Amino acid sequence: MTSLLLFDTLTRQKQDLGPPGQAPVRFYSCGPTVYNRVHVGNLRAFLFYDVLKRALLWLGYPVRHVMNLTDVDDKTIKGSRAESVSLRAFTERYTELFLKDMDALGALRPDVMPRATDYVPQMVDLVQRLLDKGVAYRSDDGSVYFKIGAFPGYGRLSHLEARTLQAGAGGRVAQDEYEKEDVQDFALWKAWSEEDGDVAWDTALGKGRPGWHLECSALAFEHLGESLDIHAGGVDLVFPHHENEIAQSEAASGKTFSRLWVHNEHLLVGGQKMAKRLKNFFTLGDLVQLAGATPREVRYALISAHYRSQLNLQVTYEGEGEARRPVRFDSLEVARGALRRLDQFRKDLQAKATGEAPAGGAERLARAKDEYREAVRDDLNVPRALGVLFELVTDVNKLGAWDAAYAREVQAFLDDADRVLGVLTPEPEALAPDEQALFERWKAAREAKDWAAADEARAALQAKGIQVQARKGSEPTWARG
RNA sequence: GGCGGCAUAGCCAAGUGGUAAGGCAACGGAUUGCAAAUCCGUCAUCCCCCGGUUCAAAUCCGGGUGCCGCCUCCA
Repeated sequence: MTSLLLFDTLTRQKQDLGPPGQAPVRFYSCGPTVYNRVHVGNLRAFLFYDVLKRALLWLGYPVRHVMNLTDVDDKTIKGSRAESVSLRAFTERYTELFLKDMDALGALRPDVMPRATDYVPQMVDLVQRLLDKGVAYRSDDGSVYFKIGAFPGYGRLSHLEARTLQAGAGGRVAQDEYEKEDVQDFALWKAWSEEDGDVAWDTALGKGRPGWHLECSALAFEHLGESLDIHAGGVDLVFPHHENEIAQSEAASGKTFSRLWVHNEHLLVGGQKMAKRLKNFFTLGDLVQLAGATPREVRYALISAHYRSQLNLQVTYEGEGEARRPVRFDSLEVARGALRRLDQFRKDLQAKATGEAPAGGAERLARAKDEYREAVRDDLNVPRALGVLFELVTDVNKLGAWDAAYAREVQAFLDDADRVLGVLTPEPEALAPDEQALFERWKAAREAKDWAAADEARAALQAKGIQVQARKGSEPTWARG
């Protein structure tokens, strides 16, 4: 079986995507609001999208992936005004930082990354369609709201009966809420107000800006059509964002908006929700600086738990209150150790290819391939998939030695498996000429049993952060770190 | 108050009816000129607690305890 099973939030069951066909899987994922550096919790979500997309491609599905960039909302407007720069300049800055992080983490770029503000006409058209159908209305101030009472299926995704929603339970009802006919109605179009400054579009709907929920529907329609195959996001978006997307999209098109809805759970840091107050709020840059982690280690840590489970990034702190600070990022050390084992195995594949074709080796590899595929196929069970790889590592190591052909086959499997995980391939590294010379000198000195010279060369390499290894039955190797 | 999720070894984390994957750490061994690294092995009679269903439950049901999330713009 090659078809992917995904847990669908709407039906609360694993659904079979069906076998790969000619038509691309229409995949939409909710992107960042570009008003700030994204934090590791955000990054977990984006890496989930990445692994999902990689799994689809690996299983043979053509994919068209669209991820939006929210570049107009309260936060971006507030941020740009505070700095007296244009909204575009402000959001462009954080867009670039976001892309830099994603590239560093090895995430494949989406096929299209539309900015909301580039699609105002399409959003206005969509609002117009909803007004024409009578499922939206204008308030006195010129804003347009979606009338959720006119959409019978409202609440199906989040499994909240519309009438049990407790108005204002979050204590965040805005002052202008009296403009709405029903507290649960949401804004499709927001009439310009003083706080918006010069952020406004003059449109057939009047002067104002689009509501947040609207952009995803409009962008999806524009780039993927009115029906999607997979729509992804974080669990916090189930309600109200995705509920509202469904309402406005389906009310407008009369079609099912998305076949499957997938949501990733949140990241916890030190067992708690991230919050600046708790000093457990980190960006990729923070982890690289504070923990000395490589982006690759961060990627491993963020994808190594199942996407539907809360992932606890374990951190050890010292001090209390204001003095509290992280002293050890346990999860990143785990990632480092695990990757070291995998990297070492790759080196050993070459170094120990001095024997003959191992008995049972082919069968063992074939089993790993089957198990790996099944783990990926079954709702992206990355923890299980990693387990399959580690089990293979142990078993192949037990063979002791093998021939070059077997080394190549195992290597090829790891390369193939990495098309999904994007984390197995070590960053390409090479020794600088002077380092290479030291390495050669160390090897030669060992050959000559000139231990003093060998120790000297080794110490020089270690001073440069290079560890050397000498083992019987295989070529000497080196590693950084 | 309403809705939902989760509780598995020191830590992280799979497993959802057939008798506990994997990683880190720890400990033992092998290897090594020494060392580091590496490799192998050991490491949960048991899966938050109490009842129940079943030939059989970490896995299903009921109750309890604890933690987390959502309830209008937070991945």
